[in-house]
Amino acid sequence: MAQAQTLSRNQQIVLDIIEKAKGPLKAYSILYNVQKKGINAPQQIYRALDKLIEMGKIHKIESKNAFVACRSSDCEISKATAFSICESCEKVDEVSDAKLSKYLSSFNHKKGMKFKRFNLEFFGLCKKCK
Amino acid sequence: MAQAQTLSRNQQIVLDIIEKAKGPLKAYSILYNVQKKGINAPQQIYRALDKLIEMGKIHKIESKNAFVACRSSDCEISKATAFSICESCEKVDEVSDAKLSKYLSSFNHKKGMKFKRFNLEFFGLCKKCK
DNA sequence: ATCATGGTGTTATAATATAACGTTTGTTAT
DNA sequence: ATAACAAACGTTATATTATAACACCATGAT
Ligand SMILES: [Zn+2]
Ligand SMILES: [Zn+2]
Ligand SMILES: [Zn+2]
Ligand SMILES: [Zn+2]
Repeated sequence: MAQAQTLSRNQQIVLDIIEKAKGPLKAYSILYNVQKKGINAPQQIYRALDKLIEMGKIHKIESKNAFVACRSSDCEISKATAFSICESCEKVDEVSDAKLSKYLSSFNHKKGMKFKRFNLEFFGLCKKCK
Repeated sequence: MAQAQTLSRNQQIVLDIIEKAKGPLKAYSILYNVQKKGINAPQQIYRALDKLIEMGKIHKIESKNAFVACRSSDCEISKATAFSICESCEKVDEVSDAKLSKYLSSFNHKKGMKFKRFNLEFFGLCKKCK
């Protein structure tokens, strides 16, 4: 629930370019790519990115400071995300595995912490590169 | 195999301060804390951090751009790391759970990717904060 | 109409990280 | 011991990533 579903102009522009991309995009690379559309400042990009993440439309790949479109449906509003990252060609795929997601969602720390969210990044070589 | 086990002066200084810290430290905060010891430039910190990570003495918390000392033995040379992160007080704990580690280490992507390494970050409220 | 909310545009600046260069130190091989 | 090599060092400069702050505008609710 809760997401307005209707994107603002800037949000739509940023989402479009991330969705069209073959791999993760960095904030400033997005910026350079949308300057023709009248977006001139980092703030405009970061604001759109923040909202898109909130909505679950995109995810941040933390180890790369880069952003990908969500291709899954299991990661409800970015509460449970997993990615595979090729260390050679930089390819990133969203790992969508119900068992894994369930396993991690129900994992609880011995120390008594109850988790709301997790992010998992796998590193290795993709099919092509190995 | 392979790690020299013997730390250089700068590496030792940086490791000491990270080990003494109660929580994750940022690179520049480390820098400010060691200027009295004659370390003046970010490069010196980042070089030490890189080596310490390679050796498995510390880990980077990617979502916070901060560094913690390794408190575990299961994460052999940082190939398999997991952390719990409190979103309120910023407390970070290394999650050391043999089952979890085994499960993830043997996880393979359907797409044919074989993983070498993973990093997992859980978010929630710690015992104190919940 | 006034208020609150959320989005926009802009300027400036903070925070994080790396490049490049030459020097020094420690280890290994002859 | 000394030459050769690798690793660590110190330094200056710069690149990259991200946020602060402020004024403006549109929408919808009271
Ligand atoms: Zn997703
Ligand atoms: Zn690849
Ligand atoms: Zn560890
Ligand atoms: Zn807490």
